[in-house]
Amino acid sequence: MSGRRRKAKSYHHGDLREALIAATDKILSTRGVEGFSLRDVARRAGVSPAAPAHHFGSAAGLLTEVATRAFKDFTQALRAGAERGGEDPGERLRGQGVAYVRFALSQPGRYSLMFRRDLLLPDDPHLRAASHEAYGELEAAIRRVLEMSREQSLNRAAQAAIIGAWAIVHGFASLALDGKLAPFVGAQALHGSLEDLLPDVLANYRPG
Amino acid sequence: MSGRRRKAKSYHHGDLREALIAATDKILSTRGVEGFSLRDVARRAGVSPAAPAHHFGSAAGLLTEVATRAFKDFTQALRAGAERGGEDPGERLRGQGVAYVRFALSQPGRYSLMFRRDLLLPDDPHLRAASHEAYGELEAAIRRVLEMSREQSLNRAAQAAIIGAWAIVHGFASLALDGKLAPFVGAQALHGSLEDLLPDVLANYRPG
DNA sequence: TGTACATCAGTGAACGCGCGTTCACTGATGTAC
DNA sequence: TGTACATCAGTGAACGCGCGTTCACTGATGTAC
Repeated sequence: MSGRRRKAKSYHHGDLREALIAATDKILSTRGVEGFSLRDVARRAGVSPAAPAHHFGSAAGLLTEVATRAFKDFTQALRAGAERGGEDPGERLRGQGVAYVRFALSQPGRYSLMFRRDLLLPDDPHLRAASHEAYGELEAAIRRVLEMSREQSLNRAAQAAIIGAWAIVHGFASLALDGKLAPFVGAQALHGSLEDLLPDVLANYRPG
Repeated sequence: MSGRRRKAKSYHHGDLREALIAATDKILSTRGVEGFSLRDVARRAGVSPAAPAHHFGSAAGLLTEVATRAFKDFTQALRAGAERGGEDPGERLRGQGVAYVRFALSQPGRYSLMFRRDLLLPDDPHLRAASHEAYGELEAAIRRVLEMSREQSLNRAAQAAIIGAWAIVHGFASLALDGKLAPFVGAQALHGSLEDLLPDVLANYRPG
């Protein structure tokens, strides 16, 4: 059944859909979001510039699929980061924060794409679901810190706590990626020492 | 003397240099950074597409001048924000933070440009000086909180405090501008209610 | 006060660029009988 | 088992787009004598 599908290898291409996604990820990791072009993706997949439209409709369609997968990986990373914090709510939050920044700094192209509404189909249901799930991890970590159950609706303090936690990790990652924190790392390897400093930064954020 | 200069009105243009800067600011405020093009700026100034090169060398040159001015305004805004906090170091820091976010949300195009290394001449000495001065305001506010004199070199805790303060306001502004905080403001006017929440967010950041 | 000349701001046409998408098509595969 | 046909993935040429920059130039102004 699905074995049939997999066996197929070069009628026309084999699995162009996945090849296009892989090529896009490759571009994102080597040249960043700005380096992406649909024609380049097609070129790398060894296919004509019109071929991608067949699978994704448009460039935005392809990027939306790539961003959706990135969000899923991101969610996993956040979850694992929180788990590393054990039972203590504060430790879980900080563990998640470290995972957040690590993801952004190690995969800047994919991370940036996740925030580029203008390049995506922002109403795509899969994309929305995947991004909402990532947000859910953040909210859950804050709920633990504030000792709120999943049922309680978010009061003002909880909203502020969530936004602040998100802001500090997103801000840290963005500043680092934009090279604004370079003065702090002197001649040393950039991400290494920045990541060393991160726990100290997060320790200053204490909601509640 | 300089009256001579100002009297001049239409030899060729009068003051094309300023007209180009004004046109760029206009584009930034209405269409954002992505909406900028050198040809469009020339069009708005009523001048041929080759004219700007005469004054700024290149598109990056023009944007660098615009960004430099934006940094100067930004520095003033941060200073005024801190002053609003009076004598209390914590209040000064929060006042500065509010000013930071207000600047970003009210002038998103200029604010975004300030972070677009790829569009600027990052080694331009005026740009560097202006951006360094803005950073200086932030550092000074943190020094007060930590009771450090201007002479003391920054230890690890101080570096973390600075980076965290910067990250939380930059992150807040970026998330807001990317529309990521929309769920929190429901049907209400976006920036109004977001800015209301900001002090609560900043209150959770307590360095030292 | 008049003239010759240098300066310099702005012209406008042309350059080459790569882009996303469209279109009518081809040709290999899968399927019904 | 063989044939006719439908499906559908991929082709490749062409579309129009606006961009930043270049180039040889023009024509108004400022300046020296």
